Amino acid sequence: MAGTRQRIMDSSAELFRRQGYAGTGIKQIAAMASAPFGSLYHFFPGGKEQLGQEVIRWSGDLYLQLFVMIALQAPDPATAIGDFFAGAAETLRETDYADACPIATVALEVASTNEPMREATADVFASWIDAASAYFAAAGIAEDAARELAFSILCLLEGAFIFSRAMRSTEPLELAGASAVAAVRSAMVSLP
Amino acid sequence: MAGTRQRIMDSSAELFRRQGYAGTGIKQIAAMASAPFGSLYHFFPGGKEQLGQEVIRWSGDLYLQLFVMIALQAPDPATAIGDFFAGAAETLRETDYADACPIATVALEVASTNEPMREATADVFASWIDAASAYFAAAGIAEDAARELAFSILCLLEGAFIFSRAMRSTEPLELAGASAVAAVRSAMVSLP
DNA sequence: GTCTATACTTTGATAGAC
DNA sequence: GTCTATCAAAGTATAGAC
Repeated sequence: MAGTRQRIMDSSAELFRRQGYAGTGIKQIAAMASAPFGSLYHFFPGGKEQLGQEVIRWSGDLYLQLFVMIALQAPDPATAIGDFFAGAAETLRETDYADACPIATVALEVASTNEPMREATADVFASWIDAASAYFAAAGIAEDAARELAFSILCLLEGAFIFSRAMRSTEPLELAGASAVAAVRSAMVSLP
Repeated sequence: MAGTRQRIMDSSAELFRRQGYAGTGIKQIAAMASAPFGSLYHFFPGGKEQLGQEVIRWSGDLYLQLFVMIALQAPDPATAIGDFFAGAAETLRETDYADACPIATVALEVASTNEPMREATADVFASWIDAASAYFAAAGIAEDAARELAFSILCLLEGAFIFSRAMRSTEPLELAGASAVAAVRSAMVSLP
């Protein structure tokens, strides 16, 4: 059995990613989690804001682990990035263009309206950038170039998510993915 | 004098871009526009949804015009893209990281929850892609390559907006901008 | 066209019985 | 820990006087 607290986290993560923070009610979360309404405040005394922060940080870690798993299975960074974009496109298609980045929707909403939530999204993003930078650096790319490459690829991914979800097409994700792979290759060729 | 209807549009555009669609109340809009609450339903009988659609389409057109103006003043596409990213970074800093893309926040929120609104955001994005593709094609880039370049650059921009707003730093926008300029240059060198 | 008052619903949150 | 009842506030929307 899953545990009420974890079911609340799961449902919150799914709803926040699809509808955003303001667009998701805690009653809707409790209903989807098949949790009594009171349990939500039992496990998250800080209410919606505490729940939101925990969900963002937890979803962010999970998404990072997904990248790590794909990276471990790929023979080289360019392949890893290509696989990640391809997997993201497949997920998007399978979920009727609902499940893209678990953080982005909330991040844009709260950036100017809710400082604790904004910090949670910023911490997650920083962890992604650091992990990707370290990954590219481990492949032999100089630190500065690795960080710029990490930002570029994550920007391509996040931007493509916006266009693909809005236009209900995987074309943006595919073109941005091709561009990301090219960027990795270009950064790799100039190695000793 | 500005006209009540236009003041409502202006305020809506600003609030939607900063707080999103679900996070913005029509009472808040009326208050910021110094418009009586009833006037909102006088000018927009379809309520929040009609207002939202009109604002998205209008803001999208305005943002496209901003790009056109910068492109007309630049000597070449690479410079135009560099100037656009630099201007976006400046605006972001000046507005305390509030004003980035006028569409993206709403686009992610409504993509899976509100079909008429989703279509409005998709139409705007399609118009941007078409305009940017035509711009690069006019510079001599082949049609397919021009479209891929347009998507890549707009993805870099939108993704950088997310990171810059969340992290309260212009670094993402600057690094993504450098990457965008490099992509344009790379597409231009292989011309006859 | 402007503005106020109000109806109705949903929201986040709390209290308390079990 | 579970679950229900309830609150005060905020949400969208409507009616109608002026």
